[in-house]
Amino acid sequence: MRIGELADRTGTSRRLLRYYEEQGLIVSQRCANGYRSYDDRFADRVLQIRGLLDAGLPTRVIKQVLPCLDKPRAIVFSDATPEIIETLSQELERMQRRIDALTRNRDAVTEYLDEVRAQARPATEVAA
Amino acid sequence: MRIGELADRTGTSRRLLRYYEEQGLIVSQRCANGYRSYDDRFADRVLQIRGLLDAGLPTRVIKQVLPCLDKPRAIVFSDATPEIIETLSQELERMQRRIDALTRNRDAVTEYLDEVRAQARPATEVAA
DNA sequence: TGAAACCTTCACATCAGTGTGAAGGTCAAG
DNA sequence: CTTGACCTTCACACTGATGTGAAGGTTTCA
Repeated sequence: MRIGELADRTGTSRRLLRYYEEQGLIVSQRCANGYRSYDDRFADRVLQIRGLLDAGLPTRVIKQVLPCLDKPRAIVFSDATPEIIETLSQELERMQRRIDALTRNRDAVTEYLDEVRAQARPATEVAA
Repeated sequence: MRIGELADRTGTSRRLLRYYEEQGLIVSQRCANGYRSYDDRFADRVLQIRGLLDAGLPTRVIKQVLPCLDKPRAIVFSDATPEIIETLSQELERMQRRIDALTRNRDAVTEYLDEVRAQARPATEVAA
């Protein structure tokens, strides 16, 4: 698959796909003519990257996190330097804090919306 | 409390406090000499803002979300225009997606770290 | 053969959240 | 009265994620 198809499949601009490659988040094969060529499983990978980015992780961190997440573990033992482990632990904490903040605020917004709706409806249901 | 103290209490630079004010996230009283003056409860507010920013919400959205989160509801009915409600609903979805992505990846990282540690320890415990 | 639709690299632009620092006002303490 | 530690506004700089578009190569199809 070439870059255009990957872009279409993932809803990601070509520009960004090249950017992710530049940042070391994905790699590409090259055809004889220089065109990038991607394996099918890259669609998921790109989506995962988007999710992590949207979740607030910078590409620098994603680059370290990603290889640990591939399901058929390729690098459990090999590349797991103490530094990587340390970075990952820290990042885990930050993710947890983000989750907490998001959850708290999601709940608050939900509650608010519920109140507003509960207050809008009865007025028409009961009074009508 | 003046800006310096608020900055110290919240671990936020003065620059950013002014920026948040500029973006309409906080307001300040002014002393006779022009210095900003803050109520004690602003510390929490700033922390909440930091949390939301870190969670990926832009100031534009935070500005809309924040007033709905104040606990003694000041604006349940009054300012709840349909547009605000709509924005909030959408933002709620985005927050949920972020939470999901973060949770998924947190779990994956946790699992990875567990595996690495489980593989590092027995080697020394059992073999020793 | 030439147009359309891909692709390449490169460079400059934008936006938000920040930092940094200049130029200057205020106030308390020596 | 001066010094130091605050404060003010303003403006420019940076970073990271993105858009845009130029200048040019490749492939396909009429």
